[in-house]
Amino acid sequence: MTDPAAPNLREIKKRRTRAAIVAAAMNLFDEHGYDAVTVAAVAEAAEVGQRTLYRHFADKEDFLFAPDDELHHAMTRAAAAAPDDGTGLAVFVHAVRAAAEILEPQREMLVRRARVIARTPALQAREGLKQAALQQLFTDELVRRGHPPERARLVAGIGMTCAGEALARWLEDPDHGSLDEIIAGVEADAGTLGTPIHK
Amino acid sequence: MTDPAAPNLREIKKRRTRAAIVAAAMNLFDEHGYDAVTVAAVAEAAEVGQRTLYRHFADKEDFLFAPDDELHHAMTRAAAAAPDDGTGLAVFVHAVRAAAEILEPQREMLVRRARVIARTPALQAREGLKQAALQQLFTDELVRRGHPPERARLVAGIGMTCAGEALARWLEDPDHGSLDEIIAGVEADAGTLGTPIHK
DNA sequence: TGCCACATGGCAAACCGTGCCATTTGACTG
DNA sequence: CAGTCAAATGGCACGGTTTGCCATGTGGCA
Repeated sequence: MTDPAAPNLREIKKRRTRAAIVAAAMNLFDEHGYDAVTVAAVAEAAEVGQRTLYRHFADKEDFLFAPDDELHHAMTRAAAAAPDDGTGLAVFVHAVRAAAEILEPQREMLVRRARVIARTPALQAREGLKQAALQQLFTDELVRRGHPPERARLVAGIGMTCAGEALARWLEDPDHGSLDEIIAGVEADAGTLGTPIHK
Repeated sequence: MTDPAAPNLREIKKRRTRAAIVAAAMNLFDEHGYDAVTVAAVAEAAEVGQRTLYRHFADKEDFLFAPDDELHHAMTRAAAAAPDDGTGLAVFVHAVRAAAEILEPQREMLVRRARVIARTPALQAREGLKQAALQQLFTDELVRRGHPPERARLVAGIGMTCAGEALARWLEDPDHGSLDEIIAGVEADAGTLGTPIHK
């Protein structure tokens, strides 16, 4: 295993290559659209061989999605570390906080990324897959805390929806309120689900 | 436009070809796994030219997913026709009923299909895309009924989760109860979200 | 310095999907 | 019934992604 805590010259170069690929892909995708950019173009822009792309990333889509692994792990840890409030809701709130902490300093990049994804069905599909994995993770965490599996699945699904909605509202609003306010808003909306709307 | 209500000899042959492709793909995918089956193999098994596959379906994945279009339209109609109960919940119940009505007589095929999808990440991604489209549809329907857009998005997400859970429970249980019982069960579980679990 | 492991790059091949063109076959008219 | 037209099909070649294999170079370490 390559130890990430041992910044060899080798490791440094490796990361530089990775970063170059991600940056090149990001720029090209944003400018010309995902489908219009060939992997050959990415390779040239990143100044690496075409074959090297596939040594760092599983496929073309991964140029955009691989960086999310860190996020996934952070949310996993946060979910596992959340206090046991009996309802399981704390799991989601903690995960959202952890996610926001990582996403906050990258808002600008995330907006570009979201733009690319929004214009490309194949990428939306991949995004959904990522969310499904996350939801499975929450389901397992809830089961581990004693929820019956079927209920865990349902709670995880609804929790994911609320968490996603919270992050969406937080990211899309230019001058957003604090994350806590947004979470409270989502909770409030979710609490009124069965009641008639009074616009 | 080809009128589906005019079963020409041409139209009949066309449908026969379509069905042959779907059946051939289904069998091959189920036996060897999606990735291990080439489109050439499907073409040979269906006794059509490889080029013809792409005149009936957008891509390899569509051999499995195109049949869902009917389901999508039925759910759309049912959602639009649902009575306005003020909360929007009727929209989901009606859509689930319509879906169940179509899926019921195909349970056996659906199980095989689910097996194939479960073993293939690419197909899971596509499945997610389909659900996202459905969710967007619910969101629009709720907005049309006067819900504020943000709340509509959240309600649609949660409703989709519950509807999906209901259909999942209904399909996976060999000797399932009535659909109404299952829907009631999901509603009950959803209603206890904020309360601690008492296993 | 010299050896070894690892990262890279090039090449060829398999597979998916599409544009183009020729051929077949059903539909419709007089 | 024959002739014409449109639709469906099939073959071919090409561009694009992804993988296996092998050769080359570069850093790590004794």
